[in-house]
Amino acid sequence: MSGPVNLADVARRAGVSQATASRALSGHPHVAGTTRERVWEAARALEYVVSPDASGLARGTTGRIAVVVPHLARWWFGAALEGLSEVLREAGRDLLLYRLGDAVSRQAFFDELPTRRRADAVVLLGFGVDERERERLDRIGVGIVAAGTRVGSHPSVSIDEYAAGRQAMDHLVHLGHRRIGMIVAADPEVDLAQPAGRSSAYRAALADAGITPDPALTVTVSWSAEDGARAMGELLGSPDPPTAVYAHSDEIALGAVRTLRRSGLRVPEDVSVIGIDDHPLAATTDLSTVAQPVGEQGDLAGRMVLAGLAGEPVDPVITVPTRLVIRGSSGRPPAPRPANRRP
Amino acid sequence: MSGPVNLADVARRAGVSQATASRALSGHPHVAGTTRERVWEAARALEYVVSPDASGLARGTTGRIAVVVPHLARWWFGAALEGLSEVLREAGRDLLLYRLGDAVSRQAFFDELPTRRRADAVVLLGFGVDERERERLDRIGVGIVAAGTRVGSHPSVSIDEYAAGRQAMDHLVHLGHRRIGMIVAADPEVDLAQPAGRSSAYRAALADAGITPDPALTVTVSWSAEDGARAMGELLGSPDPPTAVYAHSDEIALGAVRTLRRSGLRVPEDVSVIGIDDHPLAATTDLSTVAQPVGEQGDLAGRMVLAGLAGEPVDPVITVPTRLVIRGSSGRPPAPRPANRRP
DNA sequence: GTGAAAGCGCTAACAG
DNA sequence: CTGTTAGCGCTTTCAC
Repeated sequence: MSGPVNLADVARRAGVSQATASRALSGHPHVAGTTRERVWEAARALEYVVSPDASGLARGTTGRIAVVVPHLARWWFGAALEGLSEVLREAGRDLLLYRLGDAVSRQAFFDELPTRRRADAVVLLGFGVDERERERLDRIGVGIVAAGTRVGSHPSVSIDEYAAGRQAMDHLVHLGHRRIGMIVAADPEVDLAQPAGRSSAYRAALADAGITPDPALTVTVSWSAEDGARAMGELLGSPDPPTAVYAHSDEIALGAVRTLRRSGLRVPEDVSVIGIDDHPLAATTDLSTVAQPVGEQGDLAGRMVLAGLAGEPVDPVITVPTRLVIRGSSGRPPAPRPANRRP
Repeated sequence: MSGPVNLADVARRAGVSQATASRALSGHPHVAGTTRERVWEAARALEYVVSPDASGLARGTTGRIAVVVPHLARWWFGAALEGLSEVLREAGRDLLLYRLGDAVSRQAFFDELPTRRRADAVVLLGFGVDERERERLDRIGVGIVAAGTRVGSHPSVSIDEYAAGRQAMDHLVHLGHRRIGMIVAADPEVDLAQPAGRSSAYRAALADAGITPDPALTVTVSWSAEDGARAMGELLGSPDPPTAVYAHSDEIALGAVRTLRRSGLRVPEDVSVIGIDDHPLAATTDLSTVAQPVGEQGDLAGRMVLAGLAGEPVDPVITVPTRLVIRGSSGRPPAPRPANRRP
């Protein structure tokens, strides 16, 4: 019975004051070894567990980290969250998850900020913010770390989007492709400027290869495989379809592959496809891609907040490496078609 | 200056006592309309935000719901979490995420329970627990709801695993398959008894069709696509390989498809494959499957905790429907091979 | 309707 | 080293 047992109960049982009990349990320096022992024993016997709220109230911290994500069902987010949650758990911090899917919930969240009262710091996971939101973030008084995106001048971990894009594009170019399509992924109200690097890599790679970009070969859709399929349809419908396609994500690339197959085209014999991410199913479906360490980004973001909270210096910008993974979806372009004249 | 603004500040500015300010803001009945107005105005002007911790401490609740998951990177969990987080957000509850990946973290979590002090209720998402853990859960004093699994006699939402399995198996049987393999998914330290229904559906379907099960056609692996590929390899290595394979998940099914293709076998002409889930990439890869409403399970679980917290009656067991989705990976079995004798 | 006062459970000076 | 005394910021009887 009795309900939750409090510090007072422990103190009483150990025959010390509540203050001493508190000190003993939170491992303070100036406590006699034997006292400490007695207190711990009482706590154990009573199955005592501190109230983080009360403790936090008194101490002025919450012990919680807020994590903001725009999605949860997409692989990248789950994987990043997995890395992040692991370090936070080990550090004994609780993770408060905020999934802000639409403009309304974002508004509400950023307006109600002074998150101060809910968490000691916030991690933005693949969450691009606009001017207004950034300004709001800047003055909430708690540490901010971004992973997968840059957010103002706050510390962040991410890949080099441009470099990743170049790895993919250069691969296609080196294989000999000259007509290369790009499927841009963009989430209307979530990715503010996110894939800029991936897109500029496309243009730069083309320029470096002396290829004139054909606007008809770039199509922008949202991040789903379905949209990737649709985009490929458009590309195929253009007057002079590409022999290779560079997609901003593996999911999109897989959608593209499906459309190609349905259209009776072979991958990579007729059309090459490459994505970005190294989604687990990319290996399964033999998709060439540019791998990025996702869980590690979450992990690093976690370490950064912790460091910040501990008053340690924090690297302002960490860039994790990406790596070209050549699988079966990319190959040389088909022999040039016999052109439109009869022999 | 100033730092966080408190209720006291609001009260002062509105010219009322803190008690009245509190009542006005939390929408209590006995407050004069004009007073209420004045308080709200002050609060707005000061951008006041309550401290959930202080408020909770005083009121005896936390305003938080703990959500426990064994994984985050696998689609099912992200999707379920998405549904759950949405209702909780709308209800103004914070979501505390606990990702318990291994035995150690589980131990720690369940031992430290009296979650009482961290959350008002806990939702187990696809998280099977063992005896010891269940016993622990039963006496922590907060509401418990399970989604995707049953946990003791706590309220739960899930599909009918057996029925789902039968939909998949019956489909294969009806197509004429007699040698059907099964790839069982099991997570050593996470799925305690979870896929029992999916496995028994296999045996029952076979029995109903008068087919003698061949132990060589059942192989158990973990939930990854890679393992599905490996499992399919084993199946192919058996003396008399199956003409159809029933996998416990789409990810596993996709792994199996890959092995088949690499072995030069066509799907579904040579071997049919069916999974469970209706993973977004199942549609993309034209995989037949049994669809389950995942986000909805999270959503319902959320509503159940909220109802419980509100003291409303809660359905003890909700079963959401599954649906056979026939795509291109399943078809009739190949014509019987010419048998091992020469004409 | 509103204010005063007593905590919620814990921590942090400040004295001993 | 340990106990006493104040709160942390808010809610809630209990009177007026």
